[in-house]
Amino acid sequence: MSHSEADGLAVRKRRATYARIAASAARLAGEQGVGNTTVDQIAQDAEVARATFFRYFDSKESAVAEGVAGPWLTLVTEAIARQPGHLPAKEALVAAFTELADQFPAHAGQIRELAGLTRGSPALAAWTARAYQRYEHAIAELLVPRIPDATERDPRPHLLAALAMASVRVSLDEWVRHEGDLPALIHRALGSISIEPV
Amino acid sequence: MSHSEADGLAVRKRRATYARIAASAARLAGEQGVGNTTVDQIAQDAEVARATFFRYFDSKESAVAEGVAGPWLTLVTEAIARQPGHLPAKEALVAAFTELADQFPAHAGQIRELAGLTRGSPALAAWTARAYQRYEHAIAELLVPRIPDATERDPRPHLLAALAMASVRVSLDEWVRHEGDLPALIHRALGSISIEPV
DNA sequence: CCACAATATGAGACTTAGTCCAGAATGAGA
DNA sequence: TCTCATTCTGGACTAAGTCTCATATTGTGG
Repeated sequence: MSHSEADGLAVRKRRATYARIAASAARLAGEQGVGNTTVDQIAQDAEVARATFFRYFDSKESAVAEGVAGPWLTLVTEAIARQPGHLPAKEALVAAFTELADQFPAHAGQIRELAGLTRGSPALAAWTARAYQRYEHAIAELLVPRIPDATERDPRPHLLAALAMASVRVSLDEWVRHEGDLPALIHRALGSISIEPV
Repeated sequence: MSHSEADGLAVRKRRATYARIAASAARLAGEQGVGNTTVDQIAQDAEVARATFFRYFDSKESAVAEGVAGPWLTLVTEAIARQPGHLPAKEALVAAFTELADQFPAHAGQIRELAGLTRGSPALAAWTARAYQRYEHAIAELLVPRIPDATERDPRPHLLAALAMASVRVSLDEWVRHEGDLPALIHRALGSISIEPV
């Protein structure tokens, strides 16, 4: 990860542009809907050329998905990475989400918004699913050293990561539909998972 | 589900058209790559008008994803549905995949092909992820009656379904990269995580 | 501080995806 | 067979996504 500040100007600038485009995409799509927002609008809002937009994102929907889900999912992965190294995988996951519980309210709006947007745009739903898979992969890497007796090419880190993301998806879905306490929902989902020895 | 044959001509025709388009999309994309295949080609090959194509699928990639992954994932869900009703969820999953082991070889080519195609097309990867989520949802429905003490809005059916699909994804990935016995890989993945009662 | 190599951006042309609509065709039911 | 509801078609239209080349910006060795 290493977001250290001494990373060279080019790299920092690149990251900033990436974030700026994603943010513009998320904001405009939230205000007008995905279908009514054009790439030109997003590019103009982020102060880049149209061609530059496509250097950073594969599609309009990709940018929106990253802009809405990205910040939140980044918090999750960072929280996992932050857990003390001696915690085994599942405990690290639980601890990370517990730690994030207070930050939920701040993101609740955006999360709800994404649900609304994906309802109206299958393309956005697809790219959101893809975004989730990317974070799932990142989480899997973080979990590898936390599986004590991990053999070579053990599937369990990836499966745990997949179930962590599934817990988020399922709980989010339930929360959007019937309200309730989102952190508690996620906690319950996570709690029902357990790793078996090989 | 109900694929009974007495469904009315219109319904059967519609299903046939859907399958024909998906198959054409999969074949052409496999031969030429997704990027070099146009919707016009697919529509022409499937003998429908361009406008009709978009009545059946949201995007070119959606059709390809369904055409390549669909038949195989349909086998999976049907195998699960076919298990005797008294089997609890996890056992039903294991039994279904065991039952499918002999059919793997027949689909191995297509599965490998999809992996190659998604490598070269992020858009296809996104729509494939979405397709997996759809099947995951279908599987979750099938598992609900197989969870003995399921409470209202219990997350476990969905989590189990997510485990099933994640097992497939992860094992597929491993198999594409390092060969091995795919059914055995899936079996191991399924066995390495369990969903506990609340 | 300067020059040069490497890489990021900008601009605009071009192909093709995806939407929309009015009219033809087709199946369900009387 | 006739009518109604739905689905398919063909074509026009907007915008997504690709490509190329010129220009600007950053990192690096002198």
